[in-house]
Amino acid sequence: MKELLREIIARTFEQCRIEGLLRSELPPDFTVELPRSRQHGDLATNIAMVLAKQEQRPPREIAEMFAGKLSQADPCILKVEIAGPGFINCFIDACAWHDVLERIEAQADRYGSSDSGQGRKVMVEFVSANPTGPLHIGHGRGAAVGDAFARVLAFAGYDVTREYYINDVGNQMNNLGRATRLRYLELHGCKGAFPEDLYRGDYIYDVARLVSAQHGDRFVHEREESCLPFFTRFASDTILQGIKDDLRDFGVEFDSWFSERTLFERGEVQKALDDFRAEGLVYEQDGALWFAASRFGDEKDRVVVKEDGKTTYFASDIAYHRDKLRRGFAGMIDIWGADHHGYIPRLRSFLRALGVADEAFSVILIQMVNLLRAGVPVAMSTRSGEFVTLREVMDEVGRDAARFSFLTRRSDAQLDFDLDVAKKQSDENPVYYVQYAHARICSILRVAEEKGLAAPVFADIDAGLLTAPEEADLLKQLSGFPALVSGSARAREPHRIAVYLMELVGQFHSYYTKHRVITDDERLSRTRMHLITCIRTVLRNGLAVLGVGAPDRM
RNA sequence: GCGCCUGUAGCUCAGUUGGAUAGAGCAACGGACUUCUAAUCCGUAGGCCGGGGGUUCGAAUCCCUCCAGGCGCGCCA
Repeated sequence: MKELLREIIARTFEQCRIEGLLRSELPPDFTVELPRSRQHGDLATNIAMVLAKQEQRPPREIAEMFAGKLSQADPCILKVEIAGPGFINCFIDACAWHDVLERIEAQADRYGSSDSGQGRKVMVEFVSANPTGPLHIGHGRGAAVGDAFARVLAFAGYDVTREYYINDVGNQMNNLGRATRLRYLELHGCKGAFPEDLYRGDYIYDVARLVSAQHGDRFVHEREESCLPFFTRFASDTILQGIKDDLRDFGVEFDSWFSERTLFERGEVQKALDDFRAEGLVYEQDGALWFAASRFGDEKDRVVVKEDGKTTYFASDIAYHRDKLRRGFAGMIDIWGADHHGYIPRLRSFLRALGVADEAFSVILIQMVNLLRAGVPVAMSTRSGEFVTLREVMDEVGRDAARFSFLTRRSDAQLDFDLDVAKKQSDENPVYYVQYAHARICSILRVAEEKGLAAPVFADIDAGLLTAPEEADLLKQLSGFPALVSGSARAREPHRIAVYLMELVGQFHSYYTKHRVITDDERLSRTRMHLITCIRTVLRNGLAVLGVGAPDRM
């Protein structure tokens, strides 16, 4: 409907130009929106105010003239009013909104999808936590946002691949191996000093016990140098498997798991550096090899090969993102913890050096999660092993509640996550507010079926019976869903879906208490049943995009 | 010192990419279940949108500046 009015306005505009009433071009930035207040009509446009400057006339004067033309432009425009500084408020024939019911019925679980992504191939890379320990609550937030965002993109017509980048080489890996070996020796009665900088979490004992169970004491007398690769590999494989299990149970699926180690095995890191050398993008200084990042917007140049001959993390990331490009991704969206934000200019500088457009690469930063219990902060420290894992949060508050809490907030704002609040099955918890509406609709339809009222189809209903203002509002809200999804994709803000759903169910619950769906009037009943069925479809689609369940009863 | 993020009701947060009288939920108070699920609804109260300048028809939103909190600023990952 919005789009339709835009077209009518554009048409009217041309008419005015032909008649010499307007001189300027059609401004591209005029808007058509749903006003907050019903007094302001069904749709409003600001075109007169936008035009005021170009035309050098007062906005209200333009509005008077334009509104007169607009009111004649299309039969579905019943009335046009001018208000405030120059808004043109349009009152639209109610039947103009009815076809949304037909569209929802026809598209069903595809309603809300669009081709605004035009099949562009994009990668969402997220979580990508080092396999040195279990996922914690912060990773959970990144997982929920990344997963939901990937679904939003897919729904909005992008060709999406979700990938987890595994940092399985480097110093941290060595530390993991050493820690595991020491715990293993400890289990076999050889307790030695345990360095401060190694991983102290209890999960290391779990890994060590697994080594013992599978290999007995065969490593007890072996020197560290010879068995360290084994311990490192064993521990990271075991922990990665745990991460995969956690993510699966959290409802997060990946299309691929990309190992940093394979970049080295295939010589990709070396190849990238050789190419840079050939193009004069790197130089040697102080015994190290530097990438000329400052030539591409970073604040200084960056080391890619250290004095000791080892490559840096940045070098791997260069090879990794080159690989993404080679795989044909027109869009790369990386989801990082906000503490890595300083790294963005570095990566962007390298992409610019390759001639990649800035729009092709973007980062969604996930801010910190402050974990609370009954309002009191819970101490978190990865190294000491004192942290609350994602698994524990899932077990305690439930998957849906946890995901929804993460997805109702913008990801670039810090988040207080109170375990006691999140676990309450009450009105303090918005996830149940939304799910309850879905269950309630299912319940109504069950009762209707018991009374012999079959599920209605659009052809059999009389949408003209939907005369209540609450019904008109619901139809408008439902019709805005596809634009919301594509807007959410474009703005990279998956939380908009959750906010929208809360608004929708607020309207529904309110409607429910004021109007009965099942009445003595069978035609009316069928019509309202169709309306709530459509609401249910949108709830299902919206919740599916968020990866949150839609229970039939609660 | 420099950079990024945040600052909106007592608390947790939205605010449709500059629009009309700034909205929800919780907490507080008062109401609504013989009728499709009360995990719900209706009402009351609660605000110099951190402060100050600017841009314009119009600013919570954009620019500058200051204040407060968080996070970064490695030949760590």
